[in-house]
Amino acid sequence: MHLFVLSILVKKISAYYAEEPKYFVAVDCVIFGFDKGKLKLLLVKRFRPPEKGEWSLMGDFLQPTETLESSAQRTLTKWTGLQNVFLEQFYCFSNLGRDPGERVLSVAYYALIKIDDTDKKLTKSHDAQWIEIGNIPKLIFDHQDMVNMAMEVIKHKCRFEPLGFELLPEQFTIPQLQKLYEEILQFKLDNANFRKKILSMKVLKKLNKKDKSLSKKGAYYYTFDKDMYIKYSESGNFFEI
Amino acid sequence: MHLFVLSILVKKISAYYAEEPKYFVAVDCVIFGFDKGKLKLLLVKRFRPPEKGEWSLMGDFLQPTETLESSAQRTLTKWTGLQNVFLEQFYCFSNLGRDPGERVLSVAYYALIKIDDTDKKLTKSHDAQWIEIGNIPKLIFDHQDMVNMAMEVIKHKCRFEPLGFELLPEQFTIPQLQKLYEEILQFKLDNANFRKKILSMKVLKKLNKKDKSLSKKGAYYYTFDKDMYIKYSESGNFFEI
DNA sequence: CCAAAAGTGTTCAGCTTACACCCATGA
DNA sequence: TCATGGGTGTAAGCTGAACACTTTTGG
Repeated sequence: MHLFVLSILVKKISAYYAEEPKYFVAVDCVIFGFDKGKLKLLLVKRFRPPEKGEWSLMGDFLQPTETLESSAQRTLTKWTGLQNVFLEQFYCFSNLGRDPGERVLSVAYYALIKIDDTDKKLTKSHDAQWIEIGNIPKLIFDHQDMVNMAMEVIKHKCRFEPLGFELLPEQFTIPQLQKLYEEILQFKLDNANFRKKILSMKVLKKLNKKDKSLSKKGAYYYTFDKDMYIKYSESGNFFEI
Repeated sequence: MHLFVLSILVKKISAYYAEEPKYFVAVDCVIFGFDKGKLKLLLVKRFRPPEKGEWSLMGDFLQPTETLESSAQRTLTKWTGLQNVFLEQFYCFSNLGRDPGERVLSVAYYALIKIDDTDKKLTKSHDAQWIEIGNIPKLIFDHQDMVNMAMEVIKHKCRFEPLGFELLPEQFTIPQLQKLYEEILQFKLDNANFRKKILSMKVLKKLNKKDKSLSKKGAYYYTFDKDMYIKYSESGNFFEI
């Protein structure tokens, strides 16, 4: 009899919200990369029903020991082999019919990846593929909405925060950087003015090395210097393109 | 025997994710108002354990028939009587210990309210209170983080989208509007230049009526004209303060 | 030598910033 | 009449957009 009373008490203490409903929670990742002058997404064929075999973002269900952030990071590492990737939550999707299987909430993250650094074997063995932003196939559920929203977010953010460098190799040229911005923003920039603008912030370090793959003259390599950027923003300036 | 087989099939179809974990999901609202020249938050004393009686944001558990958006709207209506309020999701909080009771994810929204329009009796009867932004008491769980993040979001957004007007009465004066921006941005603006800037966008309609409560000369009332704003932004311009 | 990409220089309109100054009126 | 907040005017300087021009080099 005493044991019975105890068990009630324990339940009372540990289950504050017993009468409230619970939900499946997924974490989906919109993974951006930049390669051969094109902005791309890493997509995969879904491996389980419903809609098995259709194109999809990467994701998984949130596990009890994870935060959303760590869940997203786990997914990213699983598909690209990368750790400590630029990753940012942007929206939680909750429409009632969004997953035709059961009710699932999905918290969406976008990731910015240096494609060169990814583990190509890993990506390939999982049946994942980098696909140009202008060429996205039909996606499952509301994944196209997620892609659209992520695009809007980076379109805005890349103008005020140094996001672009997350998508380029350590060493890059100014014309390359400009092309990246043009891909994200979806319009041409004046190269004289772009160059002046980015150099005026003094956050790039020029290297004594040229990339001759795209022109005979060759373009100098630069690196993004985080310390210079911190100095720049701490003296009250804002990154802006 | 046939019934048994059927029941297995039904389970198989309707329970795609049976083995996955489920979570409580809360929706919390950071409710902003502007009154007597001060930016304020609507806060409440928590009515259930854990931390019963402590200051808290408004929120509730997501119900099965709701989206996150409609849940936030339900909470808002419950505490203010208002419908169709400006409401925007900004982050989903998922730290493991965030609610000491049980694991709960919380999706946070911020709302911008015209305090004058709220149902004061409703607010009062629920033990809710408008508290100046500089005077926030200790809040439960990670609610202070939510407030901080919401502040950052509106600090940024109010400069590029006409959010401010959601916090003011239909009719307001330029000095009033300026004070609001100063409260949000946390620094003084030059009033000559502020006035020129806001009027140059031609999104305000001047009324033949003055507010004499703050000065002897009186300041003209204006209204924010949505049609003029749409025209303005459709001709390729951006709202900016 | 030419084409084509990389990189520099110059102009000008328009906007921001800072601040001086006028206006209206209740006490 | 004067203190106070509302509101206007303007000059200096900076910035962004446009574009002409120079440099480099492989074919």
